[in-house]
Amino acid sequence: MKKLMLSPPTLFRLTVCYQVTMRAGEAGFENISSAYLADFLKVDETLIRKDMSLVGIKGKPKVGYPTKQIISILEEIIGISQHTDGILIGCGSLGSALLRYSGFAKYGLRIAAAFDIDHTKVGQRIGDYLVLPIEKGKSIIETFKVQVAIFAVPAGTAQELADWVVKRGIKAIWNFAPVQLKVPKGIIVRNENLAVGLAQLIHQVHTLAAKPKSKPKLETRKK
Amino acid sequence: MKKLMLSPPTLFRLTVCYQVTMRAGEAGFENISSAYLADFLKVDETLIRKDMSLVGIKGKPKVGYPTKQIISILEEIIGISQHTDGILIGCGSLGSALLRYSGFAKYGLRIAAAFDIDHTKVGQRIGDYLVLPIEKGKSIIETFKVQVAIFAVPAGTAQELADWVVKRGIKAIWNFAPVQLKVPKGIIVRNENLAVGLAQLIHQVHTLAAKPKSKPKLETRKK
DNA sequence: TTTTGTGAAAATCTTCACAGCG
DNA sequence: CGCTGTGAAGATTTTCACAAAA
Repeated sequence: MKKLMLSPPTLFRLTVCYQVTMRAGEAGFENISSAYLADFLKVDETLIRKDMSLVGIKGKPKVGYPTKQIISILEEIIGISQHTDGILIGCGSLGSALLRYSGFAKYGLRIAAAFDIDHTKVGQRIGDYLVLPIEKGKSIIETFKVQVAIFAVPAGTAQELADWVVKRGIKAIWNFAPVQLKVPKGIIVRNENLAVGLAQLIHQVHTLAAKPKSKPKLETRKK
Repeated sequence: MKKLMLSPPTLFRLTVCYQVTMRAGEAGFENISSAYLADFLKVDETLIRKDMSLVGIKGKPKVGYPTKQIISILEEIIGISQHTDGILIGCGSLGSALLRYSGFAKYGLRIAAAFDIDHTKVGQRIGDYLVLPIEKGKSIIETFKVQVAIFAVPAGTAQELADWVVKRGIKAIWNFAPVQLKVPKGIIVRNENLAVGLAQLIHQVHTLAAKPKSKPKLETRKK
């Protein structure tokens, strides 16, 4: 088993490549070129080749990279081929939407249980899950050796909850609350902060509107 | 009015700083230090100071940066102080959750209307919105001069829909469908791709589990 | 002749070191 | 001191240029 250290940009591109390749594979493509992948990511083709060579995906000149190889190697690299257990906390509208999202299973994430503090929500059925009271969290985390907690809670409760789950042995938090969480070293947090994403989008819209004339980097032509 | 070109990393940090500062402001803080902000982002303090100086936020030694100034300048820079009109397309569980999300207004984004193709959903009320048939989209985009379209549609329909809205004059797409969209030059797309986010999280969990011994960059001590 | 593979150069981003000010 | 401000150095990431293979 290889132990590669991939830089964050490379890891990001590879995960996108995986997704794009999956779709292309379903559409019947047997090979994919670096140019095709690069176009989705708006990066130079060379960069894709570097990424591929880094993880040991071998292409053939004039043909491209075999779809199957991209998929199998990236599944191994990303860690999709192993199962990961998670819980979801917060069954409001966003939490419910996430529970109904079938994509988790594709990435090896199995939701062991869904929780809420609100006792009026407890006992409800959402998608395939029964909402449990948060008090049951501790034993479930321990029983299932749950590594990942998904937070779909209000901003005000997220940090407190983070401290709580970390104390109970959670290794990673996928945070959808619009706050930047702080956790001890060694704990992984991925802040899927919609507010920050929105702010960046708004900024781009306004700067585009302000100066529609400019092509700062348009020398990416054939020659 | 200044016209600054901010690099993507800087813009990202500033949007996070804005959010963190808003919360700190509500909690009563009048000044914030670069160290405090840096801790949330896990970056060096110096970098925050560079970002601040870049956009003209002036701090005072021994005191920090005035909360109010951070907020007002960043609102201007990000573009929150102006209104932006948007529409949301796709009123499934994720779309519904987004419609109920009150945070859009905080960033100046006003949802003009919500759409769906599914005629059984049309006419339903979700949050403050009435779901309209997608056919009405064209006239609404033109009437309201809508610049932003939020996609909460299945993977299979997203690209086709993107072509459609672009043709009708949309300038930016905030895409929640798990596909990487391709659009003409000049159109802004922000792929809020949960599947990619999940893949990256899974990868981190597995690499952490594999080698819990390592501190590649721990020289960030005081001295 | 198209597309991969890769070392060297360029660009970008981050940290260091230290000056300055309250 | 404690914290901001900034030029220079360092690290990382991307692009260029071109060799090689089918």
